[in-house]
Amino acid sequence: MASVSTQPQFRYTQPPSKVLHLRNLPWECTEEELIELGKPFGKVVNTKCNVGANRNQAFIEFQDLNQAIAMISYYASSSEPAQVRGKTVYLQYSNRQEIVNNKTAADVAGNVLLVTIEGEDARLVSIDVLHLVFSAFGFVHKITTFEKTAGFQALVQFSDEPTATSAKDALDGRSIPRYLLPEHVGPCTLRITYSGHSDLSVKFQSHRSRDYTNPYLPVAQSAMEGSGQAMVGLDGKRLEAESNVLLASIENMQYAVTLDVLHMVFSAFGPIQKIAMFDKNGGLQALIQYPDIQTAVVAKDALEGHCIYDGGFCKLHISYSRHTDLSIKVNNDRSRDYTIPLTPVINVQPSVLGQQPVQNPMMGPPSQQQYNPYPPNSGQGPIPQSLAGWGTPPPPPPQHSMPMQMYNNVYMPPGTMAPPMAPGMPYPSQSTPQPASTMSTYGAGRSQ
DNA sequence: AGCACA
Repeated sequence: MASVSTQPQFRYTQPPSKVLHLRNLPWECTEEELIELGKPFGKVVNTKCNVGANRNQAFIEFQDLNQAIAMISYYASSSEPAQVRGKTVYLQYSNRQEIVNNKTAADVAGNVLLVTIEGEDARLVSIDVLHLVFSAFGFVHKITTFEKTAGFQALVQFSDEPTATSAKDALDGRSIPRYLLPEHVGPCTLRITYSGHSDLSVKFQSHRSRDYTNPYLPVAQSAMEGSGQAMVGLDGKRLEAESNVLLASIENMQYAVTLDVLHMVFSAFGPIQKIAMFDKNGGLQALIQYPDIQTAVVAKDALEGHCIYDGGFCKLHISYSRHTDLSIKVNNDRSRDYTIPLTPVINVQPSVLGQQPVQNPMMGPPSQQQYNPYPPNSGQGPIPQSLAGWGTPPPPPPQHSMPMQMYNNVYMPPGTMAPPMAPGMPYPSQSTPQPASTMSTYGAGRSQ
C-alpha cells in the first residue's frame, strides 16, 4: 500500500522558535558549552543537554525570538559551522516554544538533603546516628525524620550547598557503619537527593527532630522531671542528666585497655580534654571529658554497649558522670590532661626527614605488644572494632600520645576515619572534611 | 544528524 505522506518525518523548514534544537553534539555536552555557543547571539535563558537516546542532542532557549533567528541565520550563511569541541553541530528551530526542564527539587543542589534510609531495620536508625554520620562533612544545623511511603526518611540541613553536596556525594548509596548501629540491626543504606527546603522548621528537640543550632529549644513532651536532674525519654525510659564527662566501665576485659586505646575510641566523636582511669569493684572504669555535653551525648549513644574489641571483649557501659571538670594531678598511664600542652618531644632531625618520627619517650611500647595473652587463635594484637569505620580495618592504635600528635586523630570524625564500604571506590577527596570545619562541628555544641 | 516524562 502506498503510504500517504501526510506527515513527513522531517520538515526542512521549521517555523522560528526561540528554542533551537541541536544535534550531533559531542557526547555528554555540558550546559556551559551550550551557553558559550549561544551567547554571541543573545541571552541564553535555558538549556537542556544530553537529550535523545544517544544523549547527543540539546536545546537552547534564547530570551527573544530574534536572538534565535540571529543564530540560525548566522550559521546558515557561515562558512564555519557551529562547533562544540571541534565537532560540527547542526542547528534548527525547535518545534517547541520553550524548554520544559523536568528538574525536580531532587536535582537542584541545595543545603538540605533528603535522606532515605533503606533496609529492614531502617526505622531503628536513631537521629543521633544520622547526626554523627552527616557531621563528618560539616556542621549539621537541623535534622527531621519522618515516615513516608518511601520509607524512613530524614531531612538533613547543612549551612550551605557545597557542604551538603560533599555529604551527598560521599554518602549516597553507602551503608551506615555497623558499629554505629545496635548489633541486631541489619544493614541500612542511605539514598540521598537534595530537598527543596532551605531551612527546616524544628519546634522541639525530640527523637524525630533536632535543631543543633539551638540547644535550648524545648525538649518535646513532658521530658522534664523533678529538678531536672533526670529526664524521661519519649520511650518512657529514665534518662540521666547529661554531662560532658562520661563514665565508662569496661566489662569482659580480656585485653588491656590503655589510656591510648580509650583516647582513640572516644576521640572519634570530638576532642578529648581529659581521661582518668581507675579500678572499681575489680573492673576498670574511666572518666572521659569532652569540652561539651553534645559531643559526650553523641559518643555515649554511639558507643554504649559496644565492644572495643571484636568478639564481645571489653564491652563498654557508658553513663554520664556527675563531674564536669576532672582534676588530673599527674599525667601518667592512667590519667591524662590533653589540654595541657606537653613540651614537644618529637623533633625530626633534618637527617631523618622522611623517616618515621622517633617514638615519644614518654610512652612505652605500643599497647598491643605490652599485653598478653592474645586469644589462642590470633597472633595479632586485638584491634579496636569500634573504630572499624565504614567496614574497613581500623588504623593501628596511636603510637604517640602527645596532644599535637593526636590532633588530627582527635578532630577526625568517624566518617573520615576509614575508606567507604564499597571496596575500590575512592573516597572523594573534595568531600574530606577539613579539620577546621570539623572543629566547628564539634565546637558548636551547647555550652554549659 | 532529526525534538525531551519514559
